[in-house]
Formats: sequence, C-alpha cells, structure tokens
Amino acid sequence: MNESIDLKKTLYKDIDKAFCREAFCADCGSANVVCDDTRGEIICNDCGLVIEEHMMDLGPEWRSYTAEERKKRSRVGSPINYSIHDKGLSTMIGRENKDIYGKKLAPSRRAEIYRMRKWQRRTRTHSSRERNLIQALSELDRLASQMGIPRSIKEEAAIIYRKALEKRMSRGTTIEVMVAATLYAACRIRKIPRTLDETAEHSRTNKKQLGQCFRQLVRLVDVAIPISTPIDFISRFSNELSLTGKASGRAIKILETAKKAGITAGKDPTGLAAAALYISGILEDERRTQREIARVARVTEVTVRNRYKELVKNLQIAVAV
DNA sequence: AAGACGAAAGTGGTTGA
DNA sequence: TCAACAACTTTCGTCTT
Repeated sequence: MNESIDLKKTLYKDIDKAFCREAFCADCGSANVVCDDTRGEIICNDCGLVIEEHMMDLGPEWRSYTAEERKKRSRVGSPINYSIHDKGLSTMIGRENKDIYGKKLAPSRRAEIYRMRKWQRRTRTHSSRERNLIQALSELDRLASQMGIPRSIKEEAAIIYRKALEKRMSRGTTIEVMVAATLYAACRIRKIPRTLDETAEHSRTNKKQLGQCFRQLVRLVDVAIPISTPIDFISRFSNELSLTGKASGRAIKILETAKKAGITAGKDPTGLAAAALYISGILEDERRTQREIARVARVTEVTVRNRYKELVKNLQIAVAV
C-alpha cells in the first residue's frame, strides 16, 4: 500500500518535471512563470521575459540540435510506428489450410477459418488511402508542433487534407508536401499566416514544390482561402522583433492608408509588412535595421527598401532619417 | 565598421496571344 | 506553347552614420 503511494508520488514528480521544463525565470529568478498554451510561450509574470517561444506539444520528439535539447527529449520513449495503421499489433491469419503441425484441417474448420479471413480482410483498413491518411496525420502532428501551431488549426488542416485526399490529389506529390500545403492553407484561413518559406523550412520540401501543391489544393478542393493581407503578419513580426504595441499599431495604420491609396495590390504582403514595421520603428523611436526586419519577414533588404520608399513617397510620411 | 542605398543581372510565376 | 512582363532576389560597389 505504502509502496504504491510512493510509486505514484515519484511518477507525478517525473511528470511535473517533464511538463515544467523551466520552473524559474532565467532573468530575475522569479518562480512566477506562466504557460500560455494558445500562444505556445512560457512567460515570466514578474519581468515579462519570454522564457520559451514556439513551445512544442508533449508528443514524441526525436530530433534535437543542441546538447540542451538532447537532455530535454529524454522523456521520449520509442516511437510508435504510425505508418502501419494498427501499429503492427494485429495477427494475420495465414492462407494455408493447415494447422501448426502441418496437418490438413477438417472441412468444417476450414470453412470457419475462411470466414475469419474474410472478416479480417473487411475490417482491416488496408486501403492505400487509409494508410496515406495515417502517415499524413502523424506528419501533420510533427510539423504543427515544430512550428508552434495551435491545435485548432492543426485540426482544420486535417479536415482539408481529408478533402484533398478525396479529390485524389495525392498523385504526383509526396505526403510531406501535401501536409505542409494543407497546414499552410489552414493558417491562412485562420488569419495567422505563416510564409511559404517558413513552412517549407520545417518540412522536408522546398518552396517551389510547396507553392505548386498549394495552388493545386486551392484549385481542386473547395476551400475559401482569404488573400493574406500584410496586416495579418504584423503582430507576429513585431513580436519577433520585440516591438511595442504602439509601433505595431502604427504599422497597421500605415498599411491601412496604403491600402486606401491603392499601392498594395500585387505586392508581396510580407514585404509590405516589413516596410511598414521599418517605418513605424523609426517613427516610434524603436528603430530596427533593415537587415533585422528582412530576416524575420523572410524577404531581402532590397525588398524592404523598395516597399519602404514607395510607402514614404505615396503616403507623404515624413521620416527623419 | 555597420547600416543604408541603388544599379544591374538573374529567377520563377503569371498572362495573353 | 511561348514570349513578354512584373515582382522579387542576388550581388556588389558606394555613401552615410
């Protein structure tokens, strides 16, 4: 009795350890840290330090890049093989009508085995589509957790994936590309877009393949994907640049007037968002270099410059450089 | 020395004949 | 199917802070 309680205690202690990877703030040492699941961040309540961004979910994770990460992933057991729908746990009834001693079976027994085989065939999900889906969903899990994408959007991506599979879209592409494209689409629908570059980076695909697959997805599957506006990117970029809300609000205003002036059409939304942030950074005295902004927006400095010049010229913003 | 600027050439996608 | 085209990138030399 006592023993089992002790066992439970230690078990919970271990679980606690696994869940609260950072119990104290690295900056001020406060234990007042909170976990924001929806944003995937761990934040210190006292000094505001973001202890961990892009927090992953606690599913299996078997990639690591640094010694620190390697320590963290020790919680992982051996991965279940999702590529086989039943995880390799079922028994297969053999085809030969013999028992284990090699003796022929009695006719009544044979008939019984035959019926069993028939039902196994019928219940076992061995269609290629089913197998594809199982593999895809596990890849979706991996990708979404690596990119720090909330669960609700992951579910949306899974729904889109099923639709795409029904339209027989898997021909000519790999599961990985399809998954990345659906996840990208789901993010766009929910108005927290990731860039194609970003998505491709975390997936074993390239931007070109992903873009092609995404276009095919839009064409074939009946999903309304809103055009992503530069404003959708502002909050994420300004967060990455640790700009204040004041600066990002200013950037949004700039983009709104730019839209009214009709100079946003046909331009890369991330480039526009980057330029708006650059301008608002200067105006609000929180200047970031073009290089920094270009890096988080995944465009070149040249693009930031070009958009920025256009905005300044067309909106008559007085920027004291 | 780092950041900003701009010219020139190259790339991949879209459009219209 | 192909050429023209717009947007963006890469590269690199120059100027500014």
